[in-house]
Amino acid sequence: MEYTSLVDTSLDLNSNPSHFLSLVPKQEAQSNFIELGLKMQTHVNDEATGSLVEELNRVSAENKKLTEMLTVMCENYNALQNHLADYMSKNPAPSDSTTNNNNNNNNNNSKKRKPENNPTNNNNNIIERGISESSSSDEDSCKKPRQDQQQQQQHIKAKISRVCVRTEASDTGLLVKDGYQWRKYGQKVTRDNPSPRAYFKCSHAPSCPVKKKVQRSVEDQSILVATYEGEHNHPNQSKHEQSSSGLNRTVATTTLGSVPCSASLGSSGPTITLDLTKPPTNPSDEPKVGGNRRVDTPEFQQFLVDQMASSLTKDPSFKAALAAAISGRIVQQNQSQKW
DNA sequence: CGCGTTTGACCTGCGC
DNA sequence: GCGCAGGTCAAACGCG
Repeated sequence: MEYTSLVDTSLDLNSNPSHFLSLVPKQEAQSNFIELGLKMQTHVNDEATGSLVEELNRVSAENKKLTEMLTVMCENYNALQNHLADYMSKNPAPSDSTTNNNNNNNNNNSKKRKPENNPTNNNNNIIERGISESSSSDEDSCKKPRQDQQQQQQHIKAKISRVCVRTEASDTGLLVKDGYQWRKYGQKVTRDNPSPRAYFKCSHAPSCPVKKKVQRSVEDQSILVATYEGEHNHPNQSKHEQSSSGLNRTVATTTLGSVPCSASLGSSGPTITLDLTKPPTNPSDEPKVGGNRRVDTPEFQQFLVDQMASSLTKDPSFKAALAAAISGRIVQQNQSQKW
């Protein structure tokens, strides 16, 4: 199956405001256009037009690069899938103990730990390579060679995401506020990291299967790495506390321009890092809010749009993470078509 | 008294 | 089979 034909790979990540303005209420958009029109009348000259065209060309080139990246990725995926199909046809599924163990997971396996009585997990047969991963932690990936084999068979696995949060160095707690209510049920010192790892369960809903592991980064003790397993089966109850999680779309989309933020693609999937210790970058660029700032003005919204677009398009790691996420969607789409 | 955290013990999977 | 390491349990404890 040719995925490039299925997905419009044109990401259209340019900062053309009209795209974003179409998302805001019509009245605001209209007022923006009026203001833009006034600005155009008063400020338009050849120089400005030239710079705009230049910017447009730059963004278009960037867009083209991303499209090519995605196309190459799709081709590689198709090639890999063909290889896998060939391999599977030549080597039928072996009936060794490993396979049997995995196949018996849903039956009465005497050795395996009984799975958490969790019907929702069975519904989470989502394969989002690059976004989801096995339940093993990242440090496990390098010392468990069988993981690749297992990964292919772990269709019934909780969705996993990782969030890195930079905290004050003096902050010794393992608390990552994400708007949900967590109950700590364990703490363990792991071999690869002198910092203890804390285990949390979502305590908002008794049936919520989500777990969270929080541990300080080995490289940078000021970075908390939170690993989320599973998906909440209830709405986020406390919007006000959403201050640090990358899972929080509201925060992520409204503060990208001011909170230092990056996305990276590690061995265990995309990771979002938020730096909560630093003040907004380039604060002089920010329109004033509160006493001096007006958040509801079209200028501010325009600023936000531009800032978000530039933040996203400038960050190569974000592109990589985005490409991984899209490829994950493609895989997921393929799986759903096959089943 | 109820709820959340702490922490040592226990369970389980995996490599040797 | 044994030992190690990660994950979980549950009693003890603290706090409001």
